[in-house]
Amino acid sequence: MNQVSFDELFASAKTSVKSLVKGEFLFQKGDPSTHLYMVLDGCVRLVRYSREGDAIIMHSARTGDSVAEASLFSDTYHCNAEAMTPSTVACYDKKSILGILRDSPERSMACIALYSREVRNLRALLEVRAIRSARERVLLYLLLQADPQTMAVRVSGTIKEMAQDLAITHETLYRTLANLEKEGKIARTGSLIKIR
Amino acid sequence: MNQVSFDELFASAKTSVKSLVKGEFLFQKGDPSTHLYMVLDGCVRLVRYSREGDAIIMHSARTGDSVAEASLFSDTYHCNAEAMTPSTVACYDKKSILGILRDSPERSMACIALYSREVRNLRALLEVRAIRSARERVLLYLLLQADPQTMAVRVSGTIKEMAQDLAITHETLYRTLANLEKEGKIARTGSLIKIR
DNA sequence: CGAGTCGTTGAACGGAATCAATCGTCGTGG
DNA sequence: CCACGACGATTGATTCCGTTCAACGACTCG
Repeated sequence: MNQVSFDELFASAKTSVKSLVKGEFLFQKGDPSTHLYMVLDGCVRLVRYSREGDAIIMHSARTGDSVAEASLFSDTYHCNAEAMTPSTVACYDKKSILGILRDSPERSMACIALYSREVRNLRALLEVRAIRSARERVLLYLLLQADPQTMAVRVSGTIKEMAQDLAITHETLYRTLANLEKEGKIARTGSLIKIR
Repeated sequence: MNQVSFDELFASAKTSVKSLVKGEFLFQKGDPSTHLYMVLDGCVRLVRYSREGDAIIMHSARTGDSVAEASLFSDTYHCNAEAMTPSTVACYDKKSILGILRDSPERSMACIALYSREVRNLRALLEVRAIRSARERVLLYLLLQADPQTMAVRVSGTIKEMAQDLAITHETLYRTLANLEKEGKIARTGSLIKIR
């Protein structure tokens, strides 16, 4: 089971890399859907609006997240994609991707495997966010991320981003990590967290 | 874009329907993975255990949720599946599904579309759970579920199950719905909720 | 050098969880 | 048929803990 990445799978469909300033739209609702995207850096938020104008946030895509796969099966985008911070995204031509999937059963299967992994990760993250206690939430998150061999987690990005993943404030995360370390449950050395 | 369901897509792979009593295991870690499942009723929880014995809940699958798709690409199951309540599940033969995907590009594509929808739903639910305020969380949930035409949501299952989806206690959900109704934001008639 | 951000800690507040109680409904078995 | 138990729906009172606001040092970058 070789873990193919989205980028490897669709490398031949990649057309360009785009930089976005804060607040810039990658696409807007109703635009013809020509590309899929992958966030290389920053944060792009997918937002719909209710008739009363309430923002309905569909997804906050951060580094490594793919964006707008749903547009593969739709002629137009169904929401707005706005850069929350200065961001860079890789662009993949939709037609090329569809062609790849049509012509190559192996890549189709790899794509399904990719999605299946994504679904598993999302469900796990969903369980994390179902836990109210910050302590237990952080512990489950770390256990999920940890390499089974070493029981260590390398924190990618900042602690603030990790707090966003966990859907708690960064202050609470600092405190919680400090407590866990005091208890001896974890050991921190830089961006590496070891669980015992 | 016809919305094919998992059940329609893989109808020919369905082998049986199984009933589980509370606490019964559908499969356990290490078992050879022979089937995928879909929860028809009840609740099946996927759990892994850390070396210290802490439960790591991967997914609480309820009515309509598919289970163990990841096993498509693995010879054994990687977690335990335990019925939390008396449950019934539909069983789909893994080899048949793989055959279907190999031989039929259309169905592969439909499967990818299915996953893509699932991913979108999960991400949306993830955003819901990132909201701290019960009021706003319930509102976003309702907006997401609502039929865009009628702005109405039919609550499937009990309010308690809805509370689980929202990851708030059922007491808070009752109170929140009552408040929203008092404010005129929503109107409830039986299991139907209309948004103002 | 100053602006901006991350990491970290303190104090106070607010709101969701928790515990508890009541009512209604549904199914079950004697 | 009715008593009984189980569970969902609902509301009240109290507790708890995560958020919020605030402050500070360290660091990077222009």
